Amino acid sequence: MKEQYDFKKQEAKWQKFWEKESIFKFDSRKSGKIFSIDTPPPTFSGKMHLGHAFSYTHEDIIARYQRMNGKNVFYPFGIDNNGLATAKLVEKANNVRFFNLERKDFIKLCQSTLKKLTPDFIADWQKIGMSCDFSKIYSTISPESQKISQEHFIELYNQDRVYQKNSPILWCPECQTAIAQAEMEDKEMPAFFNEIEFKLEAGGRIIIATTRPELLPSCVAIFVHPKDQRYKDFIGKTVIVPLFNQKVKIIADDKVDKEKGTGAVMCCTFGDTTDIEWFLKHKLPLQISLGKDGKMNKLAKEFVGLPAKIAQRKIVEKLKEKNLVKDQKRITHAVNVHERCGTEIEILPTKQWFIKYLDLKDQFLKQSIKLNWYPPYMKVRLDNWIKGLGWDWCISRQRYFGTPIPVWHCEKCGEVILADIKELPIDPIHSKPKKKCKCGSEKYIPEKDVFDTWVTSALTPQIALSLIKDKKVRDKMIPMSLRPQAHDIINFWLFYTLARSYLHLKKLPWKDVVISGFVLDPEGKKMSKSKGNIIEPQKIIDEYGTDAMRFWAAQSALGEDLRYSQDEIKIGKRTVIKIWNASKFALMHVENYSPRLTDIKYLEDEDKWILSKFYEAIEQYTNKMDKYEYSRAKEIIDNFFWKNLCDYYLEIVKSRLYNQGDNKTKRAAQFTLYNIILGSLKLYAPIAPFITENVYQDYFRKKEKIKSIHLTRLPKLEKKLYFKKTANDFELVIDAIARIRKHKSEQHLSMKADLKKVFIETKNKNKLKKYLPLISELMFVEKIELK
RNA sequence: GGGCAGUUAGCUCAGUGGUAGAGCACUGCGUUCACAUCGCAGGGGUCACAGGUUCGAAUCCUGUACUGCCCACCA
Repeated sequence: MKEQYDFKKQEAKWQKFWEKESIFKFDSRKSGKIFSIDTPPPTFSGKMHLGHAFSYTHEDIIARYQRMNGKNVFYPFGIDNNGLATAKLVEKANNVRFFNLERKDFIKLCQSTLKKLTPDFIADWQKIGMSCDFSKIYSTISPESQKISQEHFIELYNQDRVYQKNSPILWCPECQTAIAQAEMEDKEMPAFFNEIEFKLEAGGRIIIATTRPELLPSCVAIFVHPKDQRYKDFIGKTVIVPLFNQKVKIIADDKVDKEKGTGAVMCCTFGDTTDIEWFLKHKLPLQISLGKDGKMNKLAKEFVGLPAKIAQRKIVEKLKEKNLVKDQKRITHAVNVHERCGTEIEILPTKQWFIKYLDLKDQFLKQSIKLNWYPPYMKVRLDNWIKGLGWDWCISRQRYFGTPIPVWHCEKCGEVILADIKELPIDPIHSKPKKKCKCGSEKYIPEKDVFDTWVTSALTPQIALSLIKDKKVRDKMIPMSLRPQAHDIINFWLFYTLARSYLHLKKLPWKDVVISGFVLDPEGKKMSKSKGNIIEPQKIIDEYGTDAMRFWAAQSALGEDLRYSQDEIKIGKRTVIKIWNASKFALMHVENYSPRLTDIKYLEDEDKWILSKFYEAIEQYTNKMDKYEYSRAKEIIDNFFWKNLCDYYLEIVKSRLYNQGDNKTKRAAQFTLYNIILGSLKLYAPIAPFITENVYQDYFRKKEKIKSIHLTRLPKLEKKLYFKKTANDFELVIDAIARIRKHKSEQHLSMKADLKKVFIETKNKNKLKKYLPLISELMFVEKIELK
């Protein structure tokens, strides 16, 4: 073995080796129970970030552990590239907007851009040492995935779970599409809180407060609180909206906050979700002044065609001219923005497709109970979300790039014509229905909308399993064993997958769910581009290596957030080097040794001690790993390896190893070292796959005959290598060594300084006595007296 | 406003009823013989606060404060 470990060279080498030798290829005929993982397909929207490196390391540790524990691991890899995020990346990369291109040209552009960028994107995931089967990768935009998505849509349609409805929907003017409830987020924005005077028809005035004066043309009512003394006499009266002159009523509703603004508020269809509520409850007219492109329409009269923000400024100017603005306060308030682009959400009535599921809330909650949650408290987040659901699932998006909704509409009677299952996947724009409409018409209008990305990614269990050709095997694999993911998308991906699995199969999609936390910056803040505190995993890997990065990631338990700290990465790197050095030393002494079980009978007590310590470590490690507590498992192997093995055993056993010739006690030491080093490497292998593979290949492979350490089995609990009593007694030696070390340290002596005489206090003089020669030799003490 | 989690050494975190732990950082000592990308040793904490249960509480209960996250509100 070479002197220094070159992680850059070796990590690249072993990654290639795994690919070339198909080490992680799934074969359903292999032995062992299947452990299947519903790998999160990363959204194709840019580079891998540190949070990815963190959580994908967690699931990979689990996958590698399960594999070495004898399971036949199905660990696919996919890319989520069918949605808005990908389309936006394509727009940015090519400096275009989708609506300026022909639909088919934009789709072509997406496909060519994907082709160009995908290899580098996947390389990032391979670089962090993921043990997926990269020979078969699914993409959520592939024809196969589209087919699955469309099939399942048709299934739901036939179950009467799909409907189309004209309704107020959350709309992003930037992306020009409907979005789902879950895609909104809060953002603090500065605004003016304007107090505007409205004249009553019968004389008098009322002052309302608003941040959205540009919506005056859509004002359909004024609301006040029923118990507000100030406005008691106004209820039921008619006011005239300034500038636009429509007449609206003053209505009482207890949802009005008396304390806010002037206590009087205008209702516009639609400014926010409360407006929708009032619109429905009080049967108000629908007045839309804002277009899908975020510009004012002709209802805004002279302000037509202006973007909302500019219209707002001009309208306020005009109101000021007429002396109708009574006050204007600068405030910051939280507004709903689209999480993908940060644009303020508008509410527009449009025709959209929905999946009906609000009636199934209780069923979903029951499914949530059946799942095994790691950590358990994450369940509450899903439950809260389910309980709070207020809308059916809006699945349509007004975009070009995505899975088309496979239907046509009859031009004559409006009936929906479903595509034939055998024809899928189809794009209705480019094909025709096979049959006439029931009404006899042959004229149809193709559906132009596409599915939202989550509609398809909620089917990842089905898509992932479609990579397996044998249907019998596939069917047996539902529910899958594990869904790993981060907590930010419990409301989306986890919920939607659970919901769809229930809708289609009445089954859980998986048995276990493990939830990773987030990576925070060194100050404990969320990382974001705007804050400029992004730390790139690629740089860390370049400087310290993947194993070091994985050691860092592995220290955090499931669900726990972890602050990034360079020091912690350095500790990981040190562990890699320590593994290298300790192995190098040990293997130097077992070069010509092949393990023979008969050597057990020559074991010395220190051998029995370390073997027993290792036996206990395996037991505890396995126990933790089985519960997905990899950070605890890491502590156990770290502790064993650094303290017991490197600090004590290797020091104690040195003199026996340096002994020339093939004597029995040396062979026993070699037997011990061989097993302990190989065993430790195996326990470290899920966490640090590269260094362990490297040492294994350099030395153990020719003796163990298995192609990769990652295909070997974890060390077994061998009762005949567990010597509990001897190990307990030997702790006295460890204690004595520590005491002498302390004594020398206090006397400012070298550990190798000779001592004439040392006193050791012990409760077990008799037991310690027989070890005195060993301690004397090891600690350079001529005489030890026990007290 | 509702919910979830957390608060232990300077930092990151273990520790769920029995005399406070680890790693990092810090200090001192020590290098031919696996490793200075090192070894050995040391200093350092009224376990957020206040009550309660108990022979005994970091640990169980109640309340408070603070931090983070999710949800709701956001005219």
